[in-house]
Amino acid sequence: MSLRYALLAILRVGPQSGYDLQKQFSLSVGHVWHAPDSQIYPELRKMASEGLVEAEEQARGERGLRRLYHVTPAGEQAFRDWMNGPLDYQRFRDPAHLRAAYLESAEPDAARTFLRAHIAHWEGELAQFEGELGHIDALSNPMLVRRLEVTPESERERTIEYKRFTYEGLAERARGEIAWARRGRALVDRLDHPAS
Amino acid sequence: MSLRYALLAILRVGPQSGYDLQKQFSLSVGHVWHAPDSQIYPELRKMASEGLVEAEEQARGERGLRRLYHVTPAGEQAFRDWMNGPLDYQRFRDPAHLRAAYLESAEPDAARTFLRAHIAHWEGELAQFEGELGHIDALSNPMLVRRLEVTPESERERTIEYKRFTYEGLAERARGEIAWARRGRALVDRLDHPAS
DNA sequence: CTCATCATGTAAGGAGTTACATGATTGG
DNA sequence: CCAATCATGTAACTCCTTACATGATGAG
Repeated sequence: MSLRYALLAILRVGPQSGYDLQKQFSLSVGHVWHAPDSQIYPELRKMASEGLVEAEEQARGERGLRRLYHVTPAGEQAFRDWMNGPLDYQRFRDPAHLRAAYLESAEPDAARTFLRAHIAHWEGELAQFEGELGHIDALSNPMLVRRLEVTPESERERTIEYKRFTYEGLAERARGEIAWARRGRALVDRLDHPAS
Repeated sequence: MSLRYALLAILRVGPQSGYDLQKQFSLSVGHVWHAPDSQIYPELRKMASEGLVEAEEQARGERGLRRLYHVTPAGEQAFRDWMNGPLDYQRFRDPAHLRAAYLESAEPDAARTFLRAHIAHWEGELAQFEGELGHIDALSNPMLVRRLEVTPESERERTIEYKRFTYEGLAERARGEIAWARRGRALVDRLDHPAS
């Protein structure tokens, strides 16, 4: 149920089309929430039918059509309600830790490959998070700049600080995963070549 | 697609019924993979139809029925293939970090409540993970003891070490979430009562 | 005889994935 | 005129959640 709030969060900056939103999801917001186009278009229509957003239909050339979505007051309220309400935590479901728990059943080389891939995956994520932190500090993230433009001066510091806070949390999680997997590799080596 | 491998991981220790499995999922394995009964029973039937497990039907009293599931050689192979193959990482989707990224839109008190709940949630998880680590060290986890009984001596150390490794990783993730949310609380306080 | 536990499921729906499908516009 | 990008979707399917539904056994 968070998809619609992610959409509202982006649309609050200014009206956008499904296509625009889709691109945002593969960039900035995609770091905290990912959604493919096939999920975005139907959700926007559903939100429109519930009055959270309104579509402004624009002609593109002769036959083309573009739907610009605006947040309605009801949508703004729904977003604030979500922000101010409790968050439900899903149950734990993590393939990497599931596999780690039974790693004695894997070939040592497969265990190493798994941990190497885990490190590579989280190093890639970490690089993205750190890059994003750089963009926040340099005010060079276009989305953040647009957001600050529509934000009253008194809230700008908060906006920036919470972005930083979020990405620092993500970066630390990534560093934790990397450190864990590195210790795992050392463990595999120790158990595969028992010290004489 | 990991549910079946979680089921196979437990069944490899010894045959069990859907009911037994369901209880394991709410205890030990549930820490790395959760599944409700309504998902377990159908999945077991599907796995049986694919030859990964075999149901041994047992009478319970006069009319009662109990299906004890065994892992077949094909199931054992499927489990090993999964253990030795690549893991696919899902895209990032985290309601807590999504909310954190837009926390300037929440009331300061709601932000505090959110972070307090985040801390409480992860403190609960941490307590469970640390409890599990204690059970691993004391060899007082019944599931682990059963697993060690069917494990050749040469693999027992590995079995224990990888369990430790898994739960240490989970505990550290929980500690990271707690530390992050604590910093968030300090940030909310600083931004809500700006230092004069 | 009653209650906790054992035991097995179905149904409806939401959320997410992957693949498919189409066409318009703009810049080179 | 051709390719990149803009633009909008549908369909089929898997996975997961929540709620519903039923009944047997064993211990006290």
